[in-house]
Amino acid sequence: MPELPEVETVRRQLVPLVVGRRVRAAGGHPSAKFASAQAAVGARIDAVARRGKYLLLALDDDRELVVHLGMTGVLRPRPAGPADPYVRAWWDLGDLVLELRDVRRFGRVAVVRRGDHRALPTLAALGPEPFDPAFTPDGLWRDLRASRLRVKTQLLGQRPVAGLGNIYADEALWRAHVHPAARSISRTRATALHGAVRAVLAAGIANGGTTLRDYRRVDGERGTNQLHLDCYGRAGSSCRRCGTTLVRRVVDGRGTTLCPACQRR
DNA sequence: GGCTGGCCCTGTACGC
DNA sequence: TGCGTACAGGGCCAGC
Repeated sequence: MPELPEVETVRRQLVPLVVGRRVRAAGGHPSAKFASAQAAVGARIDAVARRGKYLLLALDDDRELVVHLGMTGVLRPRPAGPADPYVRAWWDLGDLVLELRDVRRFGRVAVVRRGDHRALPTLAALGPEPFDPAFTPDGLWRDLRASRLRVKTQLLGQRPVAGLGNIYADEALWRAHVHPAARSISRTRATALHGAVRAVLAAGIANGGTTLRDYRRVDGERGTNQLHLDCYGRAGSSCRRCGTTLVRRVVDGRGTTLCPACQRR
């Protein structure tokens, strides 16, 4: 599923394809999640930014096109061949058609006034970017202490830091020796988690994202970070740190892999 | 205001 | 072989 490294990889590949091009026509699936794709018609794309897992395409009329890839969303130039029934939105940019293919329809498209994210509550309340100086060990510790939610649930909620999903949350928690279901965390562990979040996301970006099933880069290639995962999806295998067998648990409804020896509560 | 649980959505895996 | 069911999970929302 696209998390920050995957979305950042997509963003970097989108820039040379779409910046400076004008939306000549557009269309979307009739559901409210995608229908507003058409609202971008007539505008020129001036920049492609990212906030957490959201892509923000700045338009020249003081608006922006917001795209969330959900779980199975892929942005790509329209390939030759028969029509694809899973395309949920498309934008004709003149010499290419950019399309959003999203089998499960967990993605979303919106056109809003630039910076006005009231229609997207999670985006509006997003925590700091992980590589921004505003994301600090002490700030993370204070945020996590302020809630009694389980640590992993807080991370997935995007408030302590933006961009983590199930894969990188499991990886960071494993790396920092933090139990995903813990409801409190020491300052030392929070500091370790801060470093782990940055490390796993940086590795994900460097490897072009994690492709387990659906995720593809804009150029259609798979990411390679799945070859470097230490924890996520490795239940039943040995912990690379201590040799204990990794286990799968459900934490607040999310499948979770952890090491019962390294990540004690 | 914080938290919980259910819903959306569809392909895949698995059991019978 | 074919059918039914469970599962995957990010974000939103109703209800407590």
